[in-house]
Amino acid sequence: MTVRTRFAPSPTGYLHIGGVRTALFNWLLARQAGGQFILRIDDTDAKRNVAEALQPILDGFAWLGLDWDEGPTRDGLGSQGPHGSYFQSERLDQYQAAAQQLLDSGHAYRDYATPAETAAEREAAEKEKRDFIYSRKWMAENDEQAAAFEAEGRKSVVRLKMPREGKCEFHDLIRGPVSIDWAREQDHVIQRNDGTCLYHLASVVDDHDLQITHVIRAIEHLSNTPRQIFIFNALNYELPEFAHIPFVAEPGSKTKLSKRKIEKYLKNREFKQLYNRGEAIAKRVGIEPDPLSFNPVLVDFYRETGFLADAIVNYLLLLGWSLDDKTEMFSRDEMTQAFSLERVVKNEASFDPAKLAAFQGRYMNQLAADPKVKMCEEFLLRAGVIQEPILEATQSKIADVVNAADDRIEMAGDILQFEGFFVAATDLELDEKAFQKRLVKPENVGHLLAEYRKTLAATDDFSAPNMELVLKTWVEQQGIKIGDVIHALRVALTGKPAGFGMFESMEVLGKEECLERIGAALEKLQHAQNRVDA
RNA sequence: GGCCCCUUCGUCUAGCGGUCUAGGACUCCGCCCUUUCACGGCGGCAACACGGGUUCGAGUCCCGUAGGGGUCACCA
Repeated sequence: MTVRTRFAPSPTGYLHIGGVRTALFNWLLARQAGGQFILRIDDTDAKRNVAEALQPILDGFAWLGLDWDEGPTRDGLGSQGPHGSYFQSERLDQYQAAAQQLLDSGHAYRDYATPAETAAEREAAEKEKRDFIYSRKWMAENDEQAAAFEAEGRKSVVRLKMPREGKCEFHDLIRGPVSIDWAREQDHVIQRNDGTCLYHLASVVDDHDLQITHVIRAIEHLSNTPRQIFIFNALNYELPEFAHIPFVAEPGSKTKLSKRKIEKYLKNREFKQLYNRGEAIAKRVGIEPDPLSFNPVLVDFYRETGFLADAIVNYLLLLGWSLDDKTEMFSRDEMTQAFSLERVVKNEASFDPAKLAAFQGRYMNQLAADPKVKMCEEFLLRAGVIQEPILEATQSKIADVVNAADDRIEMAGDILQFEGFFVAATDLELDEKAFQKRLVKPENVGHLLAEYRKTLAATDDFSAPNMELVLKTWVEQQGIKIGDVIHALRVALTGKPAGFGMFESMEVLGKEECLERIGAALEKLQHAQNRVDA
């Protein structure tokens, strides 16, 4: 039997990092067994813009490389696969047929209670501190009863007629043997009066129709399992395997990670730090950094800031699963090989933004020069630092900067920290604090820079090694230390107090640009000093 | 509240009765490297929730307690 797993997102408009982790485990199990991974759209709640709300989710899966064998088409407008539609909203006929079958076999009944009446029973039970079990007072077991209720003007829903004694026992691939009292279960509604069907019914029917062999989902579904097993059995469907994985918890907590509590997470230092970095990049590339729709809980955040999909997947893999006490880096093939449900840890795992960033750093360092340059180029373009068509000179400068920046570019968007290399000398903004500290404050640095500039003007070889030689020689002649001038030089050339190697910076800039920038800085210094004198 | 689940450094985890004075990774803190910032190297802080058993021996098995969490819909 070929392994078939599924992930069933609701079209909500964004892809949650915890959901991706669940999807990843499903994907891994299917790929490992050479089976199929299926995407099914849980839109029983039928909202208008399903396609629109689905798109970001499909984009996320595609970007992460979690390819699906069957499910919606890439554009979210249709379905692809041998089982008809993969949208629950388009499978109502099947659900209704199943509901009818359940009714016919006595596993379900028409219930004519009004919502107010069931609510009243529920409240009464609560008041008496006993478990609520529906009285079935408005249950119609045959057509006569139904007709009588209808004569009163009542409307019906279809409820499951659940067992009220004994236990539902099943084996969970992660939790082991599970035993839950049937009496805990309610007579769940599976079909509304308007004919639409609810999740549990739809889910079971779909899992059967799609021949799902392993249902891997978050632990919060564990308590739903008995009623689903009841439906599987009542319909004579073969039971799939169940595996309930723990959920992803908030940073530094064991509460389920939620996309609604971003304000709270922002109080977490590491979460905040990651968010701030992303926000800075987002602003530059024209994304409105609304914490509700753009934050480290959502996959989009990572794509938009220049993360590598592999880094995220690798991090997520290790969130609740491990191979041993040392292996951390897994290629897709390696993780596909190594993954096993047996080694999924049973307790919930907190999302750790800092560790995710650390994985990103490692993956970025391993990335070949070409794709890295390509990624960075895109950010420069989107931020308007460079324009299309990209000149050959610009192209090679990007490569030079990326190469020199080395691991300082952790996410591709970090390239924007080096945008100063791409602007004209006159447009270069000098960091005010650094300017004060390195140029205004030190005695005589202006004079030194002016002198040094003369030396540079007489130099033609601007390669980094030569720049180093020239500066060192010059410094020696002046009888000063390199530190006496190099900081001012950095600010003058790059506008920033920190960055990659000074000599590499000079090489990237080239002679003309270096002279101009030093000149411009000197001029600015002059103004500043005049102001002080006056 | 009922029911169910979980519990090793701040975080992710290794550990499946003796090799545990508990190992790795991230974070944090030192030091080194160094023109800055990063990287890197070296080092450090830091955990078996508690109490009873079982056993020659318990982080590892059992039972309680505590804490945390999930779930109790005409949501998914």
